[in-house]
Amino acid sequence: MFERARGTRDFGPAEMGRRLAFEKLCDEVAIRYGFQRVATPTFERLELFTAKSGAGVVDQLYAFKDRSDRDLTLRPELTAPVMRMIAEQRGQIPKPARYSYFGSCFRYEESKRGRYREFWQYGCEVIGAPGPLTEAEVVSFACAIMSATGLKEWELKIGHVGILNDILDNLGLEGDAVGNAMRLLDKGDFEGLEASGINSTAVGNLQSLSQLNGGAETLSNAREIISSMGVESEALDQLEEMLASLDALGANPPSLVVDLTVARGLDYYTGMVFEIMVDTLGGEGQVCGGGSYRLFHLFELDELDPCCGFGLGFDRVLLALEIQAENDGSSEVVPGENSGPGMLAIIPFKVDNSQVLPLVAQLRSSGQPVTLELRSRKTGRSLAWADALGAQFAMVVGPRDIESGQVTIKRLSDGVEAACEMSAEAINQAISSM
RNA sequence: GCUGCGGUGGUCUAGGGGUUAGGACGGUAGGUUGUGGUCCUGCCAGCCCGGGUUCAAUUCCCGGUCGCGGCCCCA
Repeated sequence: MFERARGTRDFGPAEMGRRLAFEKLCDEVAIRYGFQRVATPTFERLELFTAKSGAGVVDQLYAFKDRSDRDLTLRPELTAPVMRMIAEQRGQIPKPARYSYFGSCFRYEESKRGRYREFWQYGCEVIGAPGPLTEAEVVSFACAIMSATGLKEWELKIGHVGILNDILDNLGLEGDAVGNAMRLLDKGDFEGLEASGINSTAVGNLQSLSQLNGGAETLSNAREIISSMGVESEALDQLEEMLASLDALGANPPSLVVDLTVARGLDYYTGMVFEIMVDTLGGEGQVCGGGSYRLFHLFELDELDPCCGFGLGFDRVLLALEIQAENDGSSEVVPGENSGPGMLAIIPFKVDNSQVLPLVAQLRSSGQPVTLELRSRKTGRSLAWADALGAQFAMVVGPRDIESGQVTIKRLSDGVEAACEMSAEAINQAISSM
């Protein structure tokens, strides 16, 4: 037999319904935040990603050559493709632009819970308007999605690479040493920091910064620590402004932690950075991450840097919601996944199909979802089939019904029946009053 | 990259060196023909792969593979 490729998944009707509901929910929030959905190809030139992340990434890509020997790869992420798209459009796009996107990404690595070789990201980028207000809009958008999912326990962590840079600068670090120190800080490896040659007083201060553990109110403490190190940081003012805007925009995370040692381990972040964590997911608890970054220099469009965006781990948020629904004993994982008009199963019984098809067509064009029994079998079996499918209503149409012009609608969940005239309007009305 | 646990029909499982490998769910057909998810009957369908030990392996051993966790990593 053939099996799925490693690290990939199939989605049956129930799971797919849930995924569609979540995607729709994300899009509804995006629209409220003024984001416009875009899409880029599933595969790209390999150089796009090696330029962004270095030659080393090739090991983790599904890379291949086409017949003209061009190097291509399935996309491992969506930020670089969106940047590429904007770069190709050059002056055609009104700025600032707010783009959102959703799509599958591919990484060749070991799959585990919450981590697959094919996975989906929902995300956004704001191009052409750097600054605290943009950052607040982006983070607020991410929070709004999280709130809309109904997930109760998650934590927003906010840091600022600019502040870290100011501190590390002041310590005399340059070049690779800065990136190295950021990585160690991101991991909370203070021993490693000291081993890398940073004096112990400074490491102690950095450690205090990492332990502030609180919201915007911790910034004054941070300011004290930072000025005791003799650092003037304009970035700190910007972070303060960003947090104030975030609050004013109504972002209301269940938990907010300002942690100036969050560096996201990436070279291209330059300003505010943030992560959203969900404890119940264990080791793969980060469901969203982003911040302000510089990538347009790769396309010789430095004037558009920095941009601000995030990527949200669609699969992981769903996983977290599934865990929550299970714990709560709730049958609804994603809000609205079961909403909309219920499916009506129409079961022709000993009548020619031509006698029911016009009715089926009328019901469908009126907006009523209709599935048609395509086999002929005992009505009992057909009803069981309709119920197993997830249809909410069933209607048997036989010679008797055609004769009288009356049909019986049955609600499958409890067997309650309603009789009505055999017309689309009457049936719709009967269903909505049941 | 390291590491722990596991693999019996589509799903959940019983079993165990020699069995017609048992059950449940499911799917399908029927129970004399228009209202189900109860019941009865028939049918469908299984020991992850390769090597080893043995007269004999689904069962024991080794390797692989797949799945589930943990660490490392994570654009």
